[in-house]
Amino acid sequence: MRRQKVVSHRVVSELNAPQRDAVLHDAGPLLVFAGAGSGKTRVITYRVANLLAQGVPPYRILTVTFTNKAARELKERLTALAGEAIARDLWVGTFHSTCVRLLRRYHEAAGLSSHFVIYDDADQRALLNRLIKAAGLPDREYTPRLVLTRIQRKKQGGLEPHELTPTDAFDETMIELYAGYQGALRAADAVDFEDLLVLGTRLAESKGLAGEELRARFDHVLVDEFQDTNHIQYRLVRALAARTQNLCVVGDDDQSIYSWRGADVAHIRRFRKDFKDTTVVKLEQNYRSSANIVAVALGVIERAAQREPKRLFTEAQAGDPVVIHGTTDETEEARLVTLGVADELARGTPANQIAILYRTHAQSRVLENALRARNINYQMVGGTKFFDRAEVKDLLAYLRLIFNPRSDADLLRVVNTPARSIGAKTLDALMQLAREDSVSLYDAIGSPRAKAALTARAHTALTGFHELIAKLRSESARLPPDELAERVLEQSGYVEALTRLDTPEADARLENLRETVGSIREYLMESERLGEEPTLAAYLERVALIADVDGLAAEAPSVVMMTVHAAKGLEFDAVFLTGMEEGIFPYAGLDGDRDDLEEERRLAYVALTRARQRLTVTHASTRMLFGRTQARPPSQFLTDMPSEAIKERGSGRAMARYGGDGYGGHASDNYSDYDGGSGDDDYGASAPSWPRRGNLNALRARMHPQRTPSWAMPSGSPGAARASSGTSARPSMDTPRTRQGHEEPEEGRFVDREAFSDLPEDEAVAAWLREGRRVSHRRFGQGVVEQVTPGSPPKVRVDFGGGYGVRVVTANFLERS
DNA sequence: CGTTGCCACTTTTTT
DNA sequence: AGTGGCAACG
Repeated sequence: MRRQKVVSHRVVSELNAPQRDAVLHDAGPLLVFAGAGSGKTRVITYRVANLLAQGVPPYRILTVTFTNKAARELKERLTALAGEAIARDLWVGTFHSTCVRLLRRYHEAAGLSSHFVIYDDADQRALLNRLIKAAGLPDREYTPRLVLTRIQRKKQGGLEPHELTPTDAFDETMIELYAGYQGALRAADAVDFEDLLVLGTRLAESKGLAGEELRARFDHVLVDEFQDTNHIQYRLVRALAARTQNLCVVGDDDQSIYSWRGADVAHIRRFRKDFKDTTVVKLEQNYRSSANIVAVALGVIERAAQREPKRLFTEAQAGDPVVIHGTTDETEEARLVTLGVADELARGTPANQIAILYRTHAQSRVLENALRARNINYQMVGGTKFFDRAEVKDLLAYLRLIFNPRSDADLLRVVNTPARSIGAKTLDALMQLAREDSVSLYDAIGSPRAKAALTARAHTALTGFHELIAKLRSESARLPPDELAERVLEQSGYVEALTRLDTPEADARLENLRETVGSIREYLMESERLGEEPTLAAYLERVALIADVDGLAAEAPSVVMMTVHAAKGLEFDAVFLTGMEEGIFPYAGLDGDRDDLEEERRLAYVALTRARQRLTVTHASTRMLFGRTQARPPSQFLTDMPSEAIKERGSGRAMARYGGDGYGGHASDNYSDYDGGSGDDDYGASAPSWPRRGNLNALRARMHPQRTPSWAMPSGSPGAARASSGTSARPSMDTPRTRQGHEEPEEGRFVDREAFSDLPEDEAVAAWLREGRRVSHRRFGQGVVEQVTPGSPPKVRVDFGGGYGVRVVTANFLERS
């Protein structure tokens, strides 16, 4: 009853019934299905507050979130609820930051020194590159990217090299590379992102003292965005909650969008089986979006193949219809979005409540240009990160090397930056020496054998560098991090080299370096505010684990641009979702994987549910990407949106592009605006060429033939005739149905000849691609054609043998061989 | 050894 | 279109 005293008034007045159940749930496993906008964060905060009120000590409650930003917000809200003194002792963080914290504490048990550093993606690839080269492997086949992905997959599954059994020669080599990679990391006293989880989990599962302590450490474990946990993360929380079984997981299988990072929806789906007596709560009322937006999002997600049964609903007003706007090309799309943004600003929507979303970063540039042309302040999340700039990474590499001289990757990065006459030959000799003596490169320079193994010139140059680092190291103990950074820039000659260049680029780099030092200062001030001791170690850690989304709130209010992935967990008054075309969203990679489309659908659902009041969805008939212009049909997801909730618009030219050019009086309008909300069944018979509602109706007809009368797809329409004349790749009678049971789009209708202008003559493709034909693929190598499925472009099933096996690939990636 | 210029590859999404 | 890697030249 004690808890009632503390939280009752809030609980009664601010929570609905299921929310209350989740907040007040006593002990034991709890699974909360939290639909988009259903008050998930509120439930988590109140639940933690309630636990505190019941007398659970704050340091015995662990909450794991998906981003640092989410962690920070949670902590802020908890501070408001429970007070600073209590909230500061709570464990709130991402999987990665939580693991770092545990590993710093138990580093010995994990086999690390207290000075381990975290390697980022670029460091990892550089390291693998060296390993691949050293092993003399063909780097066409073993690209760092590919090898790294494979290794990460294994790590995400919690599998170490010795636990793996090779299936073939390729796999064997892969495992050797994995082992070599791990060896190199440990030798450098470095970890990668996955290591943090693997080592943390191993610690938590271990029989040793550290394991015992860890498993006894927390009374309650809460996990946010549980649908996006991978195997190793799942094992971690399971171990940490093993003693009490007080594990509360919150998530939404409909919003699972990180399978490419090893996340597995199965964890949330089978949670009830893994944990006996799980209490299940479903939050199904959406408080975020207008009814039209909810309807549109539901239209898309309800076509998903597998879902936990649930029914998201809202009591909100219908609100404005969701606007779907077709444009001719990406430039027009950008202009349109910019106009829309300007309208929003004019009606008083705060800039940071307006978001422009896209599927891939590549789409952002055009949008940026358009915004800049109109003088609209924007802020982009992701893309080229500040901390990815070469000069910034150089400075950080210096700092990491000073902190941990065994970090070979960092030494290699800066040993000749700025130029110190230390070339490839010298480094080869040094690496050989280090290998022979099993020491780090840094130590190899200082070893007595170095003088004999190197030319005098090389030795002098290397010794000079060694002394530089040694000196900075000795100073690092008494200098605060920001001053140390300035010292580095000065004494390494970095600033001098840039200053001497005296080019605009060099100036920009100097400015970036100043900004980096500034970021260190910011960190110092923040530490001071929190009463923590600022250290170089903590700063480096923070930089390594920070995501771009995390910086959002800090900036001055401006329009936000980001990928849909980055937008997860955020919400905005007005959202512009761009690039809704087949191939872009859903994104179509090299191989059309079976689960990919499902995940794209969920991703679309995430995108749509970010909007509170107004949602505009745009698509372009043609788009310049990869330096080439391609024509694409509108996204199939558009056809899943209920027509009552949307309003279609589009420029005449845009319509003509994919809707056929027989568009009557509207064809010449600049922005024809026609009602999409009613009477859609009346036009067909009288429409001379194309259904009046053109676009989506026609598209729907193709996607869901069973739902639309046949008149909606006039086979003899001018549009179809004109387009199909440009290509010979007509679908055959036995065109296979897709898994969703949709009809394979007949490319001739949507895509005019420009679509193929950059493909190797489509007719030719269709002609020479036959069963049994030998072909080659840039990535998969040689193979034999097994089956050709017509389409735009045609899909071809090819047996690549050996490492890649049978795969379905797009015709234009194939060459005759 | 360092610099310049060309070519190939890039691009899905990120802690 | 932009960047990084590599080869040829100074």
